[in-house]
Amino acid sequence: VPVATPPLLIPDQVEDQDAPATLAQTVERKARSKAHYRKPLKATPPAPAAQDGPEGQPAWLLDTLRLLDQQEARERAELSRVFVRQQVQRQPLPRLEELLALEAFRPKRGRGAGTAGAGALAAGLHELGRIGLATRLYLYGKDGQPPKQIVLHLCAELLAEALGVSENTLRDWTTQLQRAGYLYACPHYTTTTLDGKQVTAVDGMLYAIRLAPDHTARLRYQDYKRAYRNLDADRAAGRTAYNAIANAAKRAEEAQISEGVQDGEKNTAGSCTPSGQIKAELLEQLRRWAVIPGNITTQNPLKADPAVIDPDEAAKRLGGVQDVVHALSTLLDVHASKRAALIGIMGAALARDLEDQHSRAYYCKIIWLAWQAELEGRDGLQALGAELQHLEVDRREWKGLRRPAALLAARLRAA
DNA sequence: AAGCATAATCAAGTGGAGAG
DNA sequence: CTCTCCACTTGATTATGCTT
Repeated sequence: VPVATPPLLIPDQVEDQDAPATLAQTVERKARSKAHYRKPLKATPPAPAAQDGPEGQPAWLLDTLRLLDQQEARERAELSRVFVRQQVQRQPLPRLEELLALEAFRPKRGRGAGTAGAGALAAGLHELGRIGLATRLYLYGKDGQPPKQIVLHLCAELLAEALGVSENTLRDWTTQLQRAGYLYACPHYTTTTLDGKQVTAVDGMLYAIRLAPDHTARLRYQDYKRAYRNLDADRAAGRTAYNAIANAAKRAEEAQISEGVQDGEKNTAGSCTPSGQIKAELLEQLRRWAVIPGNITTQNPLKADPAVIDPDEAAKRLGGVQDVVHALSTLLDVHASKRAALIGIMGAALARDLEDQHSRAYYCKIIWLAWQAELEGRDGLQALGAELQHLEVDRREWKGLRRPAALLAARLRAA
């Protein structure tokens, strides 16, 4: 739902004018200019060989120029719908301690005595909320104030596993925090049309999480109303909490076995217990979910998949923006001789997923620049990953985002 | 130190709702 | 009957305070 906020920042020719003309850029510009000219020429009458009048400007040329102008105007109008909020100083979020008296939730006795108790849930949700907010910057006010709360669609089962407690305990903690007004949780239902039948099913839990002190978290109708995920598609692709947990458990067990072989007998002071491994992996899955509900991987989200390092395999694996974000870090591991190929594949995957085939070279360049930045010690890959993630959220939440490349370029420049 | 009450948590079971 | 989300209940299990 695009908010109609006026402070727009639309650089005129977003992707074309950059400072130094690198090789990749000139290649890209050539490709671009070709694509640009093909259309108007087609529309022009078959070009009566240039016998211009004394004024110098033949009629067909005028027509062409007019068409070009029109096209540019159209493009610009389209682009102006895609707005980038002007860069304002964003106020930092309050820390968790300022939002909630954590000590009150620390169990005094019983099995969980001395642990954080419900505070652990608060901490987890706080972190997920920060991540969710980082990819939804439009939630900030004009003055850079953060919103009073953020609503996340999550999976209670995953959350419980990631925290290392049972679902019962999670529910208990949730009601505790809800009484304190720190959060408000409710199941979210989705209606899917299958064979023309309207079907209601639960597709996750909604959590409204406090971000401003003394604010009572609430869910509103609009929060329930939104569609967060496509349950059928997720199920078909195996993106279910059930699978995520099963996979995590399986991987942890395998890791345990291989480690046991290495270490031999002394398993007493294992640095990463299998349960810790599972928790870490599921927390990572939840981070992905917080950004895009239901978007969990069947692969291990913590480790770069070695298969991706091989360009041939990568071409098969990289399906969309999310996969590319995930695979960006593998650029660090891949052998120099294969790096260019991998970047090409990543750029192609982005162009394909964003339905923006013209900009393939542009995406490649972006990734290459990010890699260069990384080499120079700046966090280029991470920044690019964040922006891509951000773009992916916008793509899902706003309809009619026609020029993802332009938006990405504007944002990368602003960053 | 032993004993009991209490609090926090877990494990397991029930149920719902729709699909396959 | 199983899968995939969830809610709710009941009886253990465990760790801690407060007695005696």
